[in-house]
Amino acid sequence: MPTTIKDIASYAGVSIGTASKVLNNRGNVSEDLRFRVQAVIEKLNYRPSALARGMKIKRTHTIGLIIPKIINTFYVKVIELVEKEVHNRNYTLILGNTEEDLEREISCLQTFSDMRVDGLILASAGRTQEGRIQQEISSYRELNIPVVLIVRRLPNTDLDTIELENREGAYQATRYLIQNGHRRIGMISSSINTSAGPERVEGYMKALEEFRIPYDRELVHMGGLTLDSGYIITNTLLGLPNPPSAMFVGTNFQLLGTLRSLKEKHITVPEDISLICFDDTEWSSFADPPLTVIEPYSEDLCKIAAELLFDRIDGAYSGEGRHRVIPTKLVVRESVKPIA
Amino acid sequence: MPTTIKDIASYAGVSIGTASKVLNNRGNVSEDLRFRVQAVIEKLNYRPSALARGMKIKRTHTIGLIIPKIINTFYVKVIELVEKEVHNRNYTLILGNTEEDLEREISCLQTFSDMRVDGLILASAGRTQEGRIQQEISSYRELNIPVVLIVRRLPNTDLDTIELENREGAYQATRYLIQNGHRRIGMISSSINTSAGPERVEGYMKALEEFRIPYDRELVHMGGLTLDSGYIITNTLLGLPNPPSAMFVGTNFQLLGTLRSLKEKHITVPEDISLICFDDTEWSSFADPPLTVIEPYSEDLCKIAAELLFDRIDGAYSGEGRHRVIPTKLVVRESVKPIA
DNA sequence: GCGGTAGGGTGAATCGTTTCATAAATACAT
DNA sequence: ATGTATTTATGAAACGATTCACCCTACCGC
Repeated sequence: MPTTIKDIASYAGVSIGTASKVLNNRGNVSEDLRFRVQAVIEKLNYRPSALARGMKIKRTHTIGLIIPKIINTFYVKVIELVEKEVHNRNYTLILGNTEEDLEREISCLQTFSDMRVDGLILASAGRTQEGRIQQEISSYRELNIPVVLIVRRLPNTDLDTIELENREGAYQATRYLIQNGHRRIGMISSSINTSAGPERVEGYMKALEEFRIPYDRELVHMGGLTLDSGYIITNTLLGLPNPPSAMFVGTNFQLLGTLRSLKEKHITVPEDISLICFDDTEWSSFADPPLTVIEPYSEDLCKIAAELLFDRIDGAYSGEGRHRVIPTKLVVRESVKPIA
Repeated sequence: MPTTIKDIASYAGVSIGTASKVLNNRGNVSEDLRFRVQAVIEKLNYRPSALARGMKIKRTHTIGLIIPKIINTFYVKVIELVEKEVHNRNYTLILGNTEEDLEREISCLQTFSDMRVDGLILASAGRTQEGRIQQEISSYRELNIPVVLIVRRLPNTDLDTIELENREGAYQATRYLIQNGHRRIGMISSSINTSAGPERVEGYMKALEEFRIPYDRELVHMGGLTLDSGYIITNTLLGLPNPPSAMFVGTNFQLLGTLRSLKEKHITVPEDISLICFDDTEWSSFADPPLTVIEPYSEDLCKIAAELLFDRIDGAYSGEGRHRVIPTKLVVRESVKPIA
């Protein structure tokens, strides 16, 4: 049986209340006793139960983080950075990976609120129309647990939200391709169920319009954040009677699918087709060829997410939902080639 | 205030005990009451507090996972796979990333036991000589929380342990390089503080001996699991008066450092130097050139880890520490070139 | 009609903390 | 000495669940 505070108390010959006081360094307790109790605590290697404490003080010092797809390097970075922020503040991270599955997302949401996390950072996988996510989120409001949304918006809520500059990023990418002479530009975006997907398409279209290039809907596809998804969409794009000369791919795992498809068909980048990807990863520079990308400032994203969240946890802010947008930047490497 | 079982009871006009019975589908409750209480539960959108329940039944349905460096794709896979196993069994994963920092590892260990996780999967970052990890682990024994070690051993413990076939893998890699004519083979291994580092060096040396190639200690280095570490070590290897014609790199993030170093010096793979890496990742195939690697069977690793752990949690096994070894396989791609 | 049994329900104890009202002891001023 | 603060320590209540001993009511067979 684990050592409890009762053991400490009886072993040190004091009341439970006193033991608790020295544990938490609070209240008036004589040097003498404090010392004695402290000694017993160390001797018995006692550590208070987080469950019992959490139940009583209604704080668990835990933060939930839910992401849609861990294999995506973007989210790995998010995990790393968020964990760092959380850890720095002496909280513990609880991770949920939903594999873009709505049921899993809901189950995570429930479990985390059952566990009484002190805050939640949510990168929802989408399918937000159905309102089931919103419904779960409402328990968080009831429980007074702050929620910060990252990367994805959630309609019909008033939550703190941090998004990437999707429209602008896609615009930059597309414009860069156009300026390099490309007219038929394939696009693989993330699922229509999320806010990011349509926004990026908007940026894409804005660039087209600016250069008076007609929009061909056959060139634009949305898919899951998977290698397979990228692979399949690339195949169909290449199968078009008039295939694109350049592609803008939404996430790096879709990009791997694209690369696989190209490789199979012995289509080389950038000679035969130009490529640009949203998302950066350490591997991009060492790919063949080094990839030109739109890089989001993930550190800022996570740092701000943590700030907004802990502001609310600490009671420093309690107003309506705040909204931040994280810029992106074009990193030119070698996967785009000018054409006539 | 959150809804409690007391609310349910009073609202449904039954005792708390009865409410609890229908919550847990246990005991004798008339259809009538069960229905009534169920209705109230749904109406009030009630969910029992995991804290209170955990405290009482001494089960939290949580599993802790501690890894040394999340940015390493190998561990990303581990997280993904372990989370899957854990989720399938209706448990929740609690993640700790230690960035190879002993203090952080200890702090995770403590927090997780404070939280009364039902089990722990630990990929320790090493520095195990000091015995501080072992000391923390001993609280787990006292609390009766099973622990499974993965990838790293922990001396002076009797824990279930799952390791990679480090020696054999390194041997395969080295032999392959030798068979391709290489005689001076640089090696970047993981830290000496872990079991994996020395084992891989052993495999390396075994191959050398077999082919009667003298061992040059200048060629063998151990470092952290970081890009920088790989970069620095590669620089010194290349600075040798008689630099290696091939390199065997321990992890894929170190490999990125190696690639950066080579790129800076305009040394091309495999023409100028051959490369082989322990660890596989989806990116390896699309690197320039596609990388020949030693691939560990990560899925098996995680599945077995979960099995061993849950065996103990479910009480199906309670004997002494079991020991499993996960095989590796050589995947030949294009980063190794035969030389005269 | 009586004892036994089974089903259905209750209330209190308990898990391991924190907190708060209160009591005891000490200090200080008058 | 007396009375008033102040410090120090205690005990019990509370957090939100589960569990268990027990009670009540039918029902059954004899």
